[in-house]
Amino acid sequence: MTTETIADYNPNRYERPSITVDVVIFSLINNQLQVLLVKRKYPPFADIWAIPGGFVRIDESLEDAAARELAEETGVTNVYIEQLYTFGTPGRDPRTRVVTVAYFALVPQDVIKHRPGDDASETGWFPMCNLPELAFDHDEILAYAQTRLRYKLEYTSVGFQLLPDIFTLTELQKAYEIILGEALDKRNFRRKILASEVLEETGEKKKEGEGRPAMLYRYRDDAVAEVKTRRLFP
Amino acid sequence: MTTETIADYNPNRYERPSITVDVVIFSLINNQLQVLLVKRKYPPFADIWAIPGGFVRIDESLEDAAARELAEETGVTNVYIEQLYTFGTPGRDPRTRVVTVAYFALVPQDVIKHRPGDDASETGWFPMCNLPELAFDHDEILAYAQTRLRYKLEYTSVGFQLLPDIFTLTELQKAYEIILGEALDKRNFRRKILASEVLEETGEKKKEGEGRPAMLYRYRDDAVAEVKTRRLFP
DNA sequence: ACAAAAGTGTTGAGAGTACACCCATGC
DNA sequence: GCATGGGTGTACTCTCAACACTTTTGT
Repeated sequence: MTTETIADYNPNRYERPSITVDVVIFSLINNQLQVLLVKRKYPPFADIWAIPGGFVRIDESLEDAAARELAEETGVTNVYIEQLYTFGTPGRDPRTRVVTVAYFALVPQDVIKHRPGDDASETGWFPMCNLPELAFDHDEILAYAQTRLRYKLEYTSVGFQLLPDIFTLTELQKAYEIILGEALDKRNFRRKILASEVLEETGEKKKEGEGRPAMLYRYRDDAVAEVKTRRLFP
Repeated sequence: MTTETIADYNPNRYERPSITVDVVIFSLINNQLQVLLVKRKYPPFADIWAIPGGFVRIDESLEDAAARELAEETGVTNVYIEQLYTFGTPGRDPRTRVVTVAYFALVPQDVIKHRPGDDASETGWFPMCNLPELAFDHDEILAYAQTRLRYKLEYTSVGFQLLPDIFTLTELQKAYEIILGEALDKRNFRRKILASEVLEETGEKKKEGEGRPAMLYRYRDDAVAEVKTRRLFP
């Protein structure tokens, strides 16, 4: 800044945008990657579906705000959540300047609670392949979140976060296939996932269902989520 | 939100944090990865070095604000810049709640302009391996930026962004070695980078310096920045 | 015994890694 | 002619990808 003055350093000199967090909540339901949306009650975009989110409280960290929104919508805490991107184009909210810090969360279907106060029409799960019209720039945020999720699945082991604590290898492979949108070879998948040593056997076997019972696995607490792939420049 | 009202939707209901952008500006200078810092003139952290940044204007996009800060400090436009992460822990600025959207930029040394209005003590380049004391949580932001830069170098070809328009393969290899912090094999590096087809020969040769003149290359405009590496799950 | 899902090995191809010498130029 | 940096090829290893049959259980 060539003509810098103390006024440039004063936060109160500038009109402040509002800050929100939006949380893209993914789960695997009915063999589809689905996202939780809420129907807005008030303008703008009244009766239009939107990504759950809200304003950041003045003394609350961004992560806490995201976790709070997630808990309000799903009753779930302690699941995988990470910052996605910050969207702040002027005009994305017609009322005023709003900058939103988007997060994405992976929630196993079995821990989702239906909140007692909810009436059913307020929130809903939607398959990513069949989304309704969305408020604001939320279509862009969802597209970005899906790209990031697919990408992360390729070099980390976050896929587990969408499954119950214990699961079979076939269930895990299904989850990967759903998110990546392509079929995987069973033998190669098993060899690779077991070689990465992020799983441990429970010793139990799944009893329900037809056919031969499958070994149940759990994700190892001490496993490193980042699985090193080959680098472009070694 | 179980007890959602229209008030929850009103942006003016909540006290608003300030929003800044901070731009981590990297360049290769004297065979080191260096970062541009500015010395603060006013409290808090007066006379302490900080990442260049400033408040986001109310009608300016985040990207524009970041590009503006970059241009103000370096006189440079049209270089590589990407959003890094948003830092918003309460108390990171002692005056008031400030959320900062951090960007990082890669600037070739040869395009950096010394701005006429600057007195030399105001801004300075610092090697990442020898940083001064930093204001706010800027040490954390720099560490995160370096991690991201190294990581990106492994699966994209952003390394070119730190070099002049035309360069020799040895210069490019040096750049990668500096950032990754390890020596690379000359033959393997050349084979790999040429195989990725992101370069084209200029036909010219570098004349200055001792030894055999080196072929000069440029980055292909039509090259895809993302170089696919092998995936964890195919 | 048969239906259904689980589980298991091998081979060929391609990429990665390690490694040492000749080439073009300036002085 | 020698010092300096530029440029090149090959052999081994490892990972990836493709592919089909046997095993265990319930009915």
